Amino acid sequence: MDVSNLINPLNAPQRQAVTSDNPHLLVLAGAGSGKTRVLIHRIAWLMASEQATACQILAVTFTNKAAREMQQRITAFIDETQGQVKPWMGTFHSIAHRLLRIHWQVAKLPQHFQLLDNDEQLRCIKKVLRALHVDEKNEDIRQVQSFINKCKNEGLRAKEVIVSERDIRQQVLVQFYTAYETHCQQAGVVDFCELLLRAYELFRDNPDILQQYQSRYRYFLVDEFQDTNHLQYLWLRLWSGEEGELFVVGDDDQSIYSWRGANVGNIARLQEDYPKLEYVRLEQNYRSTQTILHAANSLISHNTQRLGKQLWTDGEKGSPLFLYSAYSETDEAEFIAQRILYYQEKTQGSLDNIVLLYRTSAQSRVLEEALLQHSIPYRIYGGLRFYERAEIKDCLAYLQLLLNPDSDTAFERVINTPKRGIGDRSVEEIRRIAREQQISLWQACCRLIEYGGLAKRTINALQLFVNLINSLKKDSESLALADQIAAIQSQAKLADYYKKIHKQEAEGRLENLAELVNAAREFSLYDMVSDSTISQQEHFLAHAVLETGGEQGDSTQDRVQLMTLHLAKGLEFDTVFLCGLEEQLFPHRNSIREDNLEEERRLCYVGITRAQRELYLCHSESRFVYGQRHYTEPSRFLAEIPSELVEPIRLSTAKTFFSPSSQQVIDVVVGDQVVHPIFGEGTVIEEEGIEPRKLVQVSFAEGEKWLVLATAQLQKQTESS
DNA sequence: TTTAGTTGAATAAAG
DNA sequence: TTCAACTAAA
Repeated sequence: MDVSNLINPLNAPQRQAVTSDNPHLLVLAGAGSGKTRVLIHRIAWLMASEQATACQILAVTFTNKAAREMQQRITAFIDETQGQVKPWMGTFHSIAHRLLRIHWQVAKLPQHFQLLDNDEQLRCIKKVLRALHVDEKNEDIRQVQSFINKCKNEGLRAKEVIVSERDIRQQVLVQFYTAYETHCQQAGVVDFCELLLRAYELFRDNPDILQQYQSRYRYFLVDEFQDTNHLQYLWLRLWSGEEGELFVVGDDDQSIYSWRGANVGNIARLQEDYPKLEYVRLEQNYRSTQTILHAANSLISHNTQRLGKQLWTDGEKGSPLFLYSAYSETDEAEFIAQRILYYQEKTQGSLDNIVLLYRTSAQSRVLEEALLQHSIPYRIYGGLRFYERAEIKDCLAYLQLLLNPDSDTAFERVINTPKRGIGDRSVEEIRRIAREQQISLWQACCRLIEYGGLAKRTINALQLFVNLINSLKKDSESLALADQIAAIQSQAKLADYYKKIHKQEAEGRLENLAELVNAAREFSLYDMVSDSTISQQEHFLAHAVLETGGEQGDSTQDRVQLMTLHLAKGLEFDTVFLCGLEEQLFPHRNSIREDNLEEERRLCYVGITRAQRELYLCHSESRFVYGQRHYTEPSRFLAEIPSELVEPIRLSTAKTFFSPSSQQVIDVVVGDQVVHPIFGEGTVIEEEGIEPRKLVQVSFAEGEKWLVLATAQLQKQTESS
């Protein structure tokens, strides 16, 4: 078997990783060092060298996107080696989901268990607390949710949580957890963490099943290993067992999700559990310039808790990093916008090579406004994702209810959506009956209609609702999935409803509803109803919960990208603007308080290493926070980047002279040097509490003809002087 | 039951 | 400041 095309494009450490014979291997892959490539080539190598067949390989990722990318890239190699069989590639959650669908009985789940997303989990907890007569106002439900998820991520059931006698609060939380567990079991619903925990227990408590999967899968590959939580680690270790081979790839310097349960300690744990673990470091970077890497290395070296890595490149030194010290966040945004305009004019380069990164999503607003003002097209990432939108969830809740009228989550969602005169009081009555008689809300609703007990008007409304569901159910039997969804939308009059509620947003919502029909059609096309254990409808609903993302539309347009630093992980851009590098903001005040600076620094490291060619570091001397202007200090991270790599752009000594009549800039004086504005007229910025000032672009005499933006205090000056 | 007005909280977000 | 959740009136 010729494996040269697998091996030749790799550098020495990559090659070592790909071809290693060691059954336990950890690849410490720096940013931009070709980590996905190593994973793909490893899989291809295992098959090409005939150590493994495709169906013995399991590759785990954290996002659907990463799983898809791997699937696509592996195809190129697989077609040459072995037919159509592909390794199993998926996220931890999708793999667990599939296992539970297959082994629902052993896992003690109803065959048609329903998945809960975050939001639904929260509602569910609320409901449980209400049943416990807990005063909702005094109870932080999010805290309860985070407690439950934290326990599950640690692999702990309620009865396994060790509570100290003195910690009353924890005892209460465990009580809630117990009640929530019971409720979910009765309702047949499964949240995200539960997927993993059940799948783990499935293996742990059923040696025969474990044995079956252990003998089938021998080669385990894990992407972004630094993001695994304790439970995922336990599961992996259990499944791979004595015989399985572990090939994990990760970067401790890019661990930025501890608040989500990720445990960098798993890397150290791996060493303990597998003493013969082999390490391979990928330190050659194929993305950034020397200067950018130098900055990144210096910054991250301030962390003490690391395994150690030094990125290098044989590429160019590149331009220095640019530092812009703004007066205010508006100034910062204006600078960025001006800079982008200039870039556009000079290079005709495409805008989607440019990204603006920030720590908190609230920062995007000001940036957006500046871009808007200068007619620079942009696109913001984050926020609500497709399947999380209210209109989509409403529509899917109808579908869920058709499939399983006893789904209380779905029932509660649509009973009065669109408004049909069934308010809180009536729903509360339905809940009461359901609770008393131990039946579902749907059944309780039907009983109420039969035996009365509410105002005639309400009963009528309930009857109409029941009729609607029944008629949809009857109609849908003969329809394809997409047509069922279309039928739901028209018969439930969802479009009219959204039009009425919010006139401005209606258009987008209607588009989304139409898009849902498309998505369903596409889904039917590709879904082979792989597991005959569930219907296509059910499969689609699970897909909607597990695949919350869905690519945002019209990616064809050339736009500047805006996103949080967290969202930028794994991406790369020609030009990066890091915004708001200020103490209290980045590092964020909460992280400073919680003494979590190392993770903030890693986040900064992630930001810096996104840049291929140019990196702008921006901070502002003041910022509006909660309606008040605060004066800010530059981020400590700025001081951790060697100053010789950084070129400050603001000219602190500059004075701008301009014509009071025409507002034209005449001259800018820097020290004793006069430079001339050559780009635009500049923009006067006036804000409360700050002297008005002007942004201008000027040509600099020294060295290369170098364009800078000067923000200087406005000076009154006559044209003649 | 619905709505308009008031109060209070505001890190990051995949599956 | 802004936005979501909540309270009080129509």
